[in-house]
Amino acid sequence: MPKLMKDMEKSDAPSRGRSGGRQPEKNRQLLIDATLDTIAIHGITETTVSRIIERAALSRGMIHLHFGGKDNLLVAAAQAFNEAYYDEMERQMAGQSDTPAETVMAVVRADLSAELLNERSAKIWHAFRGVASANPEIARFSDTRDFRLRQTLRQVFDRIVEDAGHAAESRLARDATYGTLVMMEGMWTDFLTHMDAFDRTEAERIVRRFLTGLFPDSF
Amino acid sequence: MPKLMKDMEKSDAPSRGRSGGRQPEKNRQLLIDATLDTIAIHGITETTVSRIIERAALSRGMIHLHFGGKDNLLVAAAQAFNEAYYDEMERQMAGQSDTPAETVMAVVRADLSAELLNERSAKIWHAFRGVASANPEIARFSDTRDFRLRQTLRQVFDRIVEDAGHAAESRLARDATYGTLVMMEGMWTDFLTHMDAFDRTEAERIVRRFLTGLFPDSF
DNA sequence: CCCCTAAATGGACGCTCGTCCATTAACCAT
DNA sequence: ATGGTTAATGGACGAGCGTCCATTTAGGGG
Repeated sequence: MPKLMKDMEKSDAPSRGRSGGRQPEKNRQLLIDATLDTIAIHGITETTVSRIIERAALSRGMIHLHFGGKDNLLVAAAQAFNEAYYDEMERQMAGQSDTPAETVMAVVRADLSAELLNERSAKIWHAFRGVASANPEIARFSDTRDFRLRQTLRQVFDRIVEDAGHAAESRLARDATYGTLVMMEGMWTDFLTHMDAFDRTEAERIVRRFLTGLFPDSF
Repeated sequence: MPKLMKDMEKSDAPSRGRSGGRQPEKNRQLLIDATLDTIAIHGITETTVSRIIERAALSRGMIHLHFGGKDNLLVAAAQAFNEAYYDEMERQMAGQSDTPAETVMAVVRADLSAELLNERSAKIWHAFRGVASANPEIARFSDTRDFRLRQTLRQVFDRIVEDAGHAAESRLARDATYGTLVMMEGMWTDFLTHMDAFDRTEAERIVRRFLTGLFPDSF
């Protein structure tokens, strides 16, 4: 049936060009995407093997072949989801080497941007959070995201505190980090429950107000 | 078998005193409690009819008898969970008629108190949040909690703004309400992922810092 | 061109899920 | 006591779950 397969990439790696053939790597990714889509659409409790393979348009045995079972697929999906978050975050942060204060706001703006915070991602994120308490493997990736963000912010706030010479307040950078993080986390939850009314500009303004209170000279 | 059933309360309502007899109301509550416990222990995806009735030590048919099915039981459990939140919140707020600013902090303190924010409640809360996007019935009760809290805070902040005469800033009360809410929501999430390191005093201090920034004269 | 390896298929399997109902037990009014 | 009403039981049931494997298909090396 596939006749004209001429304009396909003849790369060094053994990757086939068009569909129809055998492409394990692509199908692996297809399964992960289908899993995330299914979670976003039907919820995690209704995410079954049948629904996933139907959405991926693959055969039943593929999950066992590529992941060894449904549980591992869910973990792989959680990992992929978090990696996608970081890739996009870094993409938006690239080149943003302004003042420390502007770096913080860039992180906040990215976290609240439509690319990172949207209906699909918010639903998936909360679904994983909901099962994470009972599934250490999934919790690990949720925690990783949190940890990396925390490290990034803490580092920048330490610089802001240092530059401004707030020696008296040893907990200032810590509080700023924690406060910024919980605000972003809370806004993800708020987005989910008030999707229509959610306003990214407003959300950003409120985080800035918090930071202005802590660092009147910087924000 | 039951011989000495003398010291039982002969109340006006048709409620039996001790176990062994028929007490539909008590068994209804028993099922709800068992459901919440099971969610907290095994996670929502592993919360099955078998596990619930085993924990409640009741027979299989009870769920269908009292709730008409598992789905309705889950909704009833979500409702009961949120009512318990409010009952405890109001209990802690009773008599606290200090300044508006102290009322706000009392709400925050209650929300972060061990009675409301603990391992069990945080797990249950996030489990429900996770499935709420796919289950409107459950979402309704999650939203109700949010709405009532929002109303309460907004009202108090309006008074604070009015008293201080911040006429220029029309969005001040709105931002204070929103900021306080997202911080509390974010802290519930943080509690779940860093249960051992969580510090209620620190959490409260950070919210206060936010509010001090907005209302230097009140907080 | 054929063979070997690996990808992919899809149905069969055992199991557990939630529902439901025939039956029994407890209570109340008469 | 007795009969009527309702709570409560627990097993039977079909549906749907996730797993797994015998089989087919595709691609690359000899």
